[in-house]
Amino acid sequence: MIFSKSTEYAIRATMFLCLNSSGSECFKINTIASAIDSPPFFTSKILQSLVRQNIISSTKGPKGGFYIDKKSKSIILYDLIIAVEGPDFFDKCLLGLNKCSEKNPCPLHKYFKKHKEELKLLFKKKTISDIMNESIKNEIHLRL
Amino acid sequence: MIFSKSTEYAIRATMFLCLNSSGSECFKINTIASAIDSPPFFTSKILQSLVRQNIISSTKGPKGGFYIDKKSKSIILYDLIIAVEGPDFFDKCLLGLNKCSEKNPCPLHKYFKKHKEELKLLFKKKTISDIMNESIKNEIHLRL
DNA sequence: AACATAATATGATTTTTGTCATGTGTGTTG
DNA sequence: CAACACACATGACAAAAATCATATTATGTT
Repeated sequence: MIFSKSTEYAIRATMFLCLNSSGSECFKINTIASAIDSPPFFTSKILQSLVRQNIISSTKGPKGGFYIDKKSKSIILYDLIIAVEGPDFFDKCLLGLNKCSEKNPCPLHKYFKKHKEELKLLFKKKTISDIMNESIKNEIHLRL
Repeated sequence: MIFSKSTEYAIRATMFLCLNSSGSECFKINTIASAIDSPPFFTSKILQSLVRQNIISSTKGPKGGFYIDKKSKSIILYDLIIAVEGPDFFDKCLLGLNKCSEKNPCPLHKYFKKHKEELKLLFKKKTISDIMNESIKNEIHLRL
């Protein structure tokens, strides 16, 4: 529910990088993909998009791969999600109505409004590294 | 976000029936589809599945169509959603991990847990007719 | 019997997900 | 420096799933 496969892989891969890349070591796509149990070529395409959007980084050649620098570790989940799903992801109507709004609400609008705001807040409050730090280090599951 | 097109159409169509079918009058699929602005053939396929699951009813022949009887108007949103999306819809992991659980949590598990329960509660609390009754009658939007 | 409409099956289209081949830059090695 | 290997970058392609459309069948009404 909620997220597409693309977003799931994007978050899990970014978390993996945040956990493991201390300094500027690189991780090649096969390492990442097997660590998070995702299809490698598809995952690499998603990560390349994140690189273009300056969320993670990459270098070519031997010893190359993907990495995340210290600054980007403090990216909030919200921005990562938006980077994959598009800017209006969190503003869509539950029932798929284009013009659903306060003035023109769908029947579920008033019930869902609060929850939507809280969800937005949840994803805006936490950075990737927050989540990694608050998790129990040797028990972080990114696969299975 | 959250729901598939199928579920969006299912909810909107059921709401339409709940609003308009007083007694046992039928509405043919074209009437319903244009009332909620959905592709008629696709919508009919979804409604047929709801009929098989005893959520709405239908009759064939002239003067036939889909309708909802008084009893089914009090179906809760949760059951309607489950009928389309499948029984484990509300229990899926945010990051797509199959074995994500209290004992084996993904990094987002503890943060999302509360919100997921609240969402479940929201959809379990309200029946379709509740929502229709609590809405402002002449301002219920099921299209656009 | 004729007709209208849901039910069903099937097919087309679009989106999402996943794979492959080739190009391009980078570092290593002789 | 040149050749090579390595790994990302890119775009074409393929498979699967979701979405949408059509045709045929079955059934109830008149």
